[in-house]
Amino acid sequence: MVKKKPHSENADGGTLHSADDAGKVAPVDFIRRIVIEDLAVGKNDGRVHTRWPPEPNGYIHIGHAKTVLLNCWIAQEFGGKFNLRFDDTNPEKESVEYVESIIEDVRWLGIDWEDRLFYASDYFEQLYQWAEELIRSGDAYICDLSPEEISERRGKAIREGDMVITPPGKESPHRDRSVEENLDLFRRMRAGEFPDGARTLRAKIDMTHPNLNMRDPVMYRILRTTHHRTGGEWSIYPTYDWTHGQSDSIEGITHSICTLEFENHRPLYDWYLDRLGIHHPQQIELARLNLSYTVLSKRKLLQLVEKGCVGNWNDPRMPTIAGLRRRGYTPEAIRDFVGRIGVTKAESTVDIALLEHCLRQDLNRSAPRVMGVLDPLKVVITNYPEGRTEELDAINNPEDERAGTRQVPFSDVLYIEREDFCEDPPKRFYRLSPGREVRLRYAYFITCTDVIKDSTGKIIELRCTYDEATRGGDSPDGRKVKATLHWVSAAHAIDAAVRLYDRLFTQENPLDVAEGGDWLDSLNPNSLQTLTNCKLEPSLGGAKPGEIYQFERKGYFCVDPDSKDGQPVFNRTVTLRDTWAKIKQKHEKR
RNA sequence: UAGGGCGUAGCCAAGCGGUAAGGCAGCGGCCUUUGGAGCCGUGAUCGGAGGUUCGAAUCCUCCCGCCCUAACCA
Repeated sequence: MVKKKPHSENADGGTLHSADDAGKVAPVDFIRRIVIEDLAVGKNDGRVHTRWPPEPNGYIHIGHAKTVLLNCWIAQEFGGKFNLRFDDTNPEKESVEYVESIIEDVRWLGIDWEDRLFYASDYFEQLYQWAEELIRSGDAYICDLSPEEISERRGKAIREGDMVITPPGKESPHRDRSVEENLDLFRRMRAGEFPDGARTLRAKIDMTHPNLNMRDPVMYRILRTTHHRTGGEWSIYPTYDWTHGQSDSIEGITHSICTLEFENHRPLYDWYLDRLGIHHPQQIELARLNLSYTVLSKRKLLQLVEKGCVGNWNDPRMPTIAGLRRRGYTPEAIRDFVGRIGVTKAESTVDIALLEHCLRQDLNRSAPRVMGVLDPLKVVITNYPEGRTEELDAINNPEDERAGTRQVPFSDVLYIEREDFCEDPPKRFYRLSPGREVRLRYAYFITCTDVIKDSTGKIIELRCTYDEATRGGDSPDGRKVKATLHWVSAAHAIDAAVRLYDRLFTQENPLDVAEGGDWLDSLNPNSLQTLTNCKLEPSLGGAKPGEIYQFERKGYFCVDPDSKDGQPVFNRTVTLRDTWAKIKQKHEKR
């Protein structure tokens, strides 16, 4: 029996529901439904034990976040356990760098595996013993065929005109070796007597099976490579199929959740466990996450890194957890996102706008507000006493009273955003323009009196007057202004570099390429724009890497680790919703 | 082609025979010392065709489309 009863039958319809953090009632997905039903019939003695099995062959991305979190949450919700296990059976592609990054990223997502961090390589000896067992029972044999020959005989697809034919498989000529010979050869494979690829251990199943995975799959290959954990101990390595189910079994996993592409492997997963007669977890497959305007495949992400399209795995444009973190994404936002996208078997591509929505929602309530001018335009307040400075009160976070207030210095020379001024304003532009009055946030109403240009006609300075009576930003006479601008006092400003990031691809589905094209063709050439002359309010002087601020009216910005003392570098995490940009865009299209 | 899956609004996704939840995006409006946030309003007959039924997105049949596998990768 389960102590807690987080899921219950709905009184009116029999629909299963679960309560989330906010106490709202959320429908239960098909996986949780299976778990609930298993619990109801007393399967696994009422235990729920999940695991997440990454291969350490790259950095994990937001798609992985979906499956780790799902596994972790299911364990939590049903009072079960969750393991983190590295599926490290291919030493050629794996490394400790990847192991370490994955551990860091999974932990950052807020996942706790307690003391259950495992490696498939922990089970190599047991796996080997089980392999000998299958040899003895006549269920496995040593095959001397080359990869090409094996593929050929397994029933490689053949093209006949427009038709693709999958012929039945042909048995290996080595299929009927004696147990003794098989055992001898297998031991010599282990001892390193044969060159890489010379032989394999294969399961003896059925070469005519309609599921190609059941046509005598390879269990072991000779690979005399150093493994990041077992070093030179092994000359043979088990394949994924031979490793995965048994690793689950050893750990007492009850529900082995994986992505759809492994659905075809399930019969084999079951076959091995049944032959061995050991604890048999249930494999359940769900659709992997796809996100618009990006790619979620370690292989593709590796290419972006290797070809120099991005700085590294943790480039803020990457959908990797490390990249998102550096960009300024929070674990909360990612968890919220994962909780919203659902769990199904339907192939889907989630709009990246939903991820950004989750981010904004989290940052809106947590990020302190500051003022920063990205593209400064000098403003001189002609009627403000030269050399005078006053401190004005500013609210740190209107969404959170506890965040308090701070003081911002004001003086006669300021910077405002260049795009907040327009000499000849179009219809719905209601920021500053000649003769017009606007509010400087938390400061005064100002009116533009003069526009000063250089010899090329470029505006280099504005002259304005201020209304002393509007200190703090309200006019005693009740007159209104249509716009409020952010600003920074020139004498007090600190200089900063700001990196403006945009989506990495211009195409909604980068993998949808035209004939003769390449998926890299839709890389966004403007995915990174660096500004070096930004002016920030002085309170940002001590900002530390990783901190996230809202630059009022501009967006959220995260301090990059590249920052040096007195030379902060900010990454734009995401812009604020910008209705003016939409209006402008519509006008320009006309 | 074989085998395995999937198909509910632009994008996710509830629904499990009783007459289409919710979120994101979009659009319109209210409010506003961030054109931010917030608030209100706004869209579908369920891939198609038949059938069963008083009644079907939900059951049956056929058809169509998309995805996966055809690695000594995972």
